Amino acid sequence: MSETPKPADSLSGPVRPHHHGNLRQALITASIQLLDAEGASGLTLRKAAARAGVSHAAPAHHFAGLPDLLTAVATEAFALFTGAMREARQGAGDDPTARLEGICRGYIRFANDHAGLFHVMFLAADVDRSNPTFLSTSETAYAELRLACLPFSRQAPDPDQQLEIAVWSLVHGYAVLGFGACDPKGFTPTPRPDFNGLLRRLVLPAGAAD
Amino acid sequence: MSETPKPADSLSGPVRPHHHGNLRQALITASIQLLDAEGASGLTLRKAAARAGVSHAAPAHHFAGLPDLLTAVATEAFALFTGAMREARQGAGDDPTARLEGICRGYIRFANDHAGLFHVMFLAADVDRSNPTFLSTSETAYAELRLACLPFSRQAPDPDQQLEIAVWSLVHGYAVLGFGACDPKGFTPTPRPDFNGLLRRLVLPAGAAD
DNA sequence: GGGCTTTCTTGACACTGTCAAGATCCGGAA
DNA sequence: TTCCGGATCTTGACAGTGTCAAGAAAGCCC
Repeated sequence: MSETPKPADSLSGPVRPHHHGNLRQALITASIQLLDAEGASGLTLRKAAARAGVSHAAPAHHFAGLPDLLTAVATEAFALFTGAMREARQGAGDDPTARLEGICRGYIRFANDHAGLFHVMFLAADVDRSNPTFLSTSETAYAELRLACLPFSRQAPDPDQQLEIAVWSLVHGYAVLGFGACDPKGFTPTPRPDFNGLLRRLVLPAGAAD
Repeated sequence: MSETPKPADSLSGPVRPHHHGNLRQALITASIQLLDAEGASGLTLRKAAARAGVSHAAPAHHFAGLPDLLTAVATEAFALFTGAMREARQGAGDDPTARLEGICRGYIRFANDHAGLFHVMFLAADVDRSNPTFLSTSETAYAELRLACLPFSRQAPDPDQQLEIAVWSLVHGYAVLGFGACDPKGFTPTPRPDFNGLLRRLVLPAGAAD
């Protein structure tokens, strides 16, 4: 609040250097913090700049504009997302069904815990989703899901693309519609349906899901 | 007649309260047109007001704020959405599978053709999804899907809530991830998977989907 | 007609992204 | 070392946004 600007001739002390050092990464980190703290609408170029300790126009030298920053944020978020799914998979044991369930649990939990990030990753209109770096990072996340689908392929040992799409759509829809959220969106029925039951219904033979 | 152009709806004949008649409805209609024409970010209070032919602050007397307008727009959009699904259902014949496929086709087509509206309906952060009118309208849309799921219930003739959630999540995820879009989002695999195959895999006994 | 309410306009404010111009500082060349 | 180019950051401005306050215009009821 009491922001006393330092005199120009103060030689010693932690004066912020004119060159930040790694402002690009600092802006991405600040953006992620803002999204986590304030939701999808909490990210602003000026707020990210302020959080990184630079003036409001400084980001222009590292990002062509807000869409460019959003694309970088979405890319980094997909890396975090992959990590979350991977961690959930590793904690789920070796059984194929448990592993796929674990990954989906990680997927849903990430969507709930980082709703702002998730919105930027999948929904923000001005993210350039044809950006090569973004594409490769998001496909890494998709590969995590695909790998876990492999044991359930109907063309085993070849991948079953139809199943991959079905699982991805199912878990994404479940997460986005808020069925797994602690704070449901409004039209969530009660009792809240467990995702694993839905998943088994898709990947296991009929009758084995119960 | 030197009459100003009428707003979209005419409730009670020629008697119109002078100035602009039903500005509230005109603003909702203008908002929907803006969303359809310019996408999710095309809707602005000021642009909607301009399109309705009033000054930028006029909407304040009909909507508490932008979130309130968005809630009204989302509510009206859900009515259109229900109509689209219903129409697709009626054009699909009497077979239960064809009927469910038809509804899902309507779901996906609406999401693609009205991406801006769809965004407001399901994703816009500041829509009040606990609004009673919104709730009842959105639940009418859900009921359309639920009814079509009934023939596939495992507890027939009682509804199978798990299946309803699964189908809803599946079709929503498929639509949102852009698998059915003409202009895919970027990570869409090729060849584009047909939704009906995914759906049959969920609702029919294993082996019957091929 | 006189008052009252609703409806709409005008004007202002803080906030946003973006651009232009200038200040500052790093790194390499002379 | 000194000097200069260019990268980096700041300041200031602009149009656009949502929202609020104050005032004008029109309908309604007495």
